[in-house]
Amino acid sequence: MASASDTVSAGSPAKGHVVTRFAPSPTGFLHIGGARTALFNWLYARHHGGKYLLRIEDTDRARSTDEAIAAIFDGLNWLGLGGDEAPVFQFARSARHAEVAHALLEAGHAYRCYLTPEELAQRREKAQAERRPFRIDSEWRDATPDQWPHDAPYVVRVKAPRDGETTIADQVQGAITVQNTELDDFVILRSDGTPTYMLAVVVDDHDMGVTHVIRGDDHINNAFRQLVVIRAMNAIEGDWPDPVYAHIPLIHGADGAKLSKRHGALGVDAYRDEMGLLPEAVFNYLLRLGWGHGDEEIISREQAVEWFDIADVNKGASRFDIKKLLNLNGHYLREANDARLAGLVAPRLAAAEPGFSSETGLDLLTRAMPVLKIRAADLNELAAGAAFLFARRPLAMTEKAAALLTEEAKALLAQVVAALEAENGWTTEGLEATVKQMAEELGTGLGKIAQPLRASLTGQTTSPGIFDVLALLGKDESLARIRDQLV
RNA sequence: GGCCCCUUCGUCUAGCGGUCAGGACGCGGCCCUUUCACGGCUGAAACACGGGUUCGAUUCCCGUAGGGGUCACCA
Repeated sequence: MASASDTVSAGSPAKGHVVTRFAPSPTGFLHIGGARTALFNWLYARHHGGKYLLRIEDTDRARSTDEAIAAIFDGLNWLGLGGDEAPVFQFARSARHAEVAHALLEAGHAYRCYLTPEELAQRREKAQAERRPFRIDSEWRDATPDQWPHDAPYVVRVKAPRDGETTIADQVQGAITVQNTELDDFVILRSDGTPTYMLAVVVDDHDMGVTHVIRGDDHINNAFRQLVVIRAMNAIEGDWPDPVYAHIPLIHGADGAKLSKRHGALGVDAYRDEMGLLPEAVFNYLLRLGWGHGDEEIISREQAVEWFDIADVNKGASRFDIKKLLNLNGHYLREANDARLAGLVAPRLAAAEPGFSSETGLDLLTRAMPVLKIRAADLNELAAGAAFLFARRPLAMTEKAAALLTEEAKALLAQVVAALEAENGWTTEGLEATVKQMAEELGTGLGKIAQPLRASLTGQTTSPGIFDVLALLGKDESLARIRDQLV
């Protein structure tokens, strides 16, 4: 809603203002590289007290899907990177894009090109055969209206400069210069009248008041082409300033190859659902990929906003290291609120352990969380580690656990049962005192008792501290589980 | 292939002319310990190569090698 005092138009942001945008095309899930681009845009805007916008580049009608759009928003929201305003859908603005194309046409900065795709393909092949670089050089560039074949379809191409050079002062890469002869007259309006991406981006960025374009460095070459349109429009109506560019390096897979959908790139939903990661861990990991601040490793959102500067982003591509991500996740898991973790683990546990139900098990799960979470790096491990709490008697023993329950061990356990039956408080501390005293009386090491006890109580050889296990399980369940193994 | 870009331990990075080249993940050892973890301490591990500039280069410049990106009526 516009107020009377709102004198600054969308197209002319106040000097010093920062408006960034993340503009994914909804042809698939939000992958890790896109998430990082969104993160850097978000961070830059926050750091400068600016605005961070979202735009869905859905002009490719054949490949854009509603599922992808939903997945992208879902992923962004999970990471806390939703836009500051309602997202812009590019396709809905095609009339405005065409309007700009026509303005360019009228001003002579663009022209109707009647070259057919077949003709273009032929020329391209010929150039390749002669091993010389192919550049579109349309004879229609300077044609006059009387030369136009009236009924033939045409595309609209911008007139790129043919001499000189263009330099962009990239905030990440530094100065990048390209000879204008490298640019060719690219299409801005297809023969069916629809705008191309190259036109749409420029028009939308302008109309949305975007001041800083932060995107993957696979767009570097596009910047020079987009500048052609921007400068032409600026010449026509003014107030079309060059945006500040920052092209951030791509993320590669562990093997150094480009991360693509068919090569290791997963949707952020996979990091959440399949790998069981926490958003704050992914946020922190992505932040440290290509950017650093001294020796800092664990960085909160607030701290990141304060420290982040796009100029500090590295130029080279970095490899995705799942081990480090997992380590970070373990850290955040240990810091996370127990009830929250219980809620996240519950669905996984329900799927794997029939004895668990969210209605009755959440309380126990939450109480167990402090001793559970220091032993897990992700939610899957957390669920696996919690399973014994809800396992139904008689417990299934793993091979190693069964091996611990020798006749000798069972004899010891029988005495333990007797001592535990007399236990009143049933607290971790009380149980520890009781069992340790017993070990001393029996003249045996605590390990001799603890391991068989662990096996009988959990069915496994590893678990949280045995006194915690006893306390968590409660007296009746604990004694029942031990007795199960004594028959 | 043309054009553009990149290059510090295995990986992520700090460094911004003079440092024992620092931290983190991973790996090894030790400590803690009832298991597994967590935690603490500790060890091995890098300036791609070759020329310059400079009293002095990881740092600045130029090559070489290697890597990446991009060359659509896709975005």
